[in-house]
Amino acid sequence: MFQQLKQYIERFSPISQADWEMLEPHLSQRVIPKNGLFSKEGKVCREIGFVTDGSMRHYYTKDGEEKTTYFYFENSFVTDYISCITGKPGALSIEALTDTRLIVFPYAVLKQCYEQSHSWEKFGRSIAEYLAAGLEERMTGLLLYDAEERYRQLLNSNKRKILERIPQHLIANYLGITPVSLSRIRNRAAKK
Amino acid sequence: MFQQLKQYIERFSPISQADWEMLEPHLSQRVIPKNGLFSKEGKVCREIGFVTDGSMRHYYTKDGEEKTTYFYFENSFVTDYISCITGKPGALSIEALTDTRLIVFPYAVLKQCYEQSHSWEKFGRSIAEYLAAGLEERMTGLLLYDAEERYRQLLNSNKRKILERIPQHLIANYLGITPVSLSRIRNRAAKK
DNA sequence: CGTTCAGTTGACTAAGGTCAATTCCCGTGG
DNA sequence: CCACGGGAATTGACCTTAGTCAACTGAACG
Repeated sequence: MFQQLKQYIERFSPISQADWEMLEPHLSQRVIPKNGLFSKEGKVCREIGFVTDGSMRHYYTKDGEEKTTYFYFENSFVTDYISCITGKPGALSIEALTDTRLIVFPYAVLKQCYEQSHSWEKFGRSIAEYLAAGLEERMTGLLLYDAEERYRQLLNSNKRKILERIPQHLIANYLGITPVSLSRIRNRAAKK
Repeated sequence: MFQQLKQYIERFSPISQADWEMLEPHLSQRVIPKNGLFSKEGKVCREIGFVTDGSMRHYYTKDGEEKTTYFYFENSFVTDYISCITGKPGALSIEALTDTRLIVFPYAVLKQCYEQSHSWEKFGRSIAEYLAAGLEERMTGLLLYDAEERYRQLLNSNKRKILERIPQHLIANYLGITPVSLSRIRNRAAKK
């Protein structure tokens, strides 16, 4: 039942049966309905989720405006990582965009796994490195390219599924622009 | 001689004497003169540096323009982390802003430490998490705040030493704006 | 059908960039 | 000690990009 998660974990670091048994008893399933929240700004996030079906977004709020920084689909972890590791209230919210099925476990359990098993620790390192690489890419995208270039990069990246599955106003938000601007960019791009 | 590095490492994870001895024989010292490079765009970065004295910056090049994303001072690691972990050519360059003294070791050695010791692996996880947290903060800064707000945040952050030790045109670059704009922002701020 | 919400389009605004002239600061050589 | 040269910072005039506001279209759904 939780094999999908185990397989995904093993893409980062192989996990023995004994290791797996440290985590498995603490896994549970959860369904978050469309527009429901997994994590909420101002609250400490104590759980890790693994999306088995559905989609979510991860956003900050500023002056009442939401700024989406990430989307999640099947086969990815979802959590307010910063809040988990610092234990402080999170600065972001995570919302289901469709009815979403998750496998969930407490971060505290993962932390124990880290302490008790070198393999789990290695997994932890790998996932943090993977995260850092993704953030670096996102950060440089914002710093180096303008809105139109960012849109074209999205078109040509392995993130195509964002374009296919996410409504345009959220894509605009993700690109750091307004829906109006994205519409114009698409318009200009189509004319060439 | 390398105690400064050991102490810094132990802020992330305690390291036994035996662990330390895995790394120590591979440490060396290096001085990079002002404007010299530690890592170069297009080349694989295979080393980790630890700044004991001096300052460096970390920048990308786009259309012949340099975009500075980080500064380094005493007591920090410096490397093209992404290039190290992926083994691919780096997208960024790292330059000494003043004559800079470093302790240097090969990433390959660190990788071996990770494999052989749970403590080192924990250090690796911690450092990656620390890095991810920093990148997240930087990314959200760019996405959520305009140039003036970013400048004020820098004023009120623990990164004050950037303002004290870095020339203004590089600070502007770091904030994602031109020196001209930064000058105007400072002018406006002073009038209030 | 009418309501609602996403997307498009037009007119105007604002933030920041570009270009160029000027001033300031500082090191070097006469 | 002073004069000069060069890079950093400032300032003014103008331009470009994206944001704002508002009207309109169109598809989805009760």
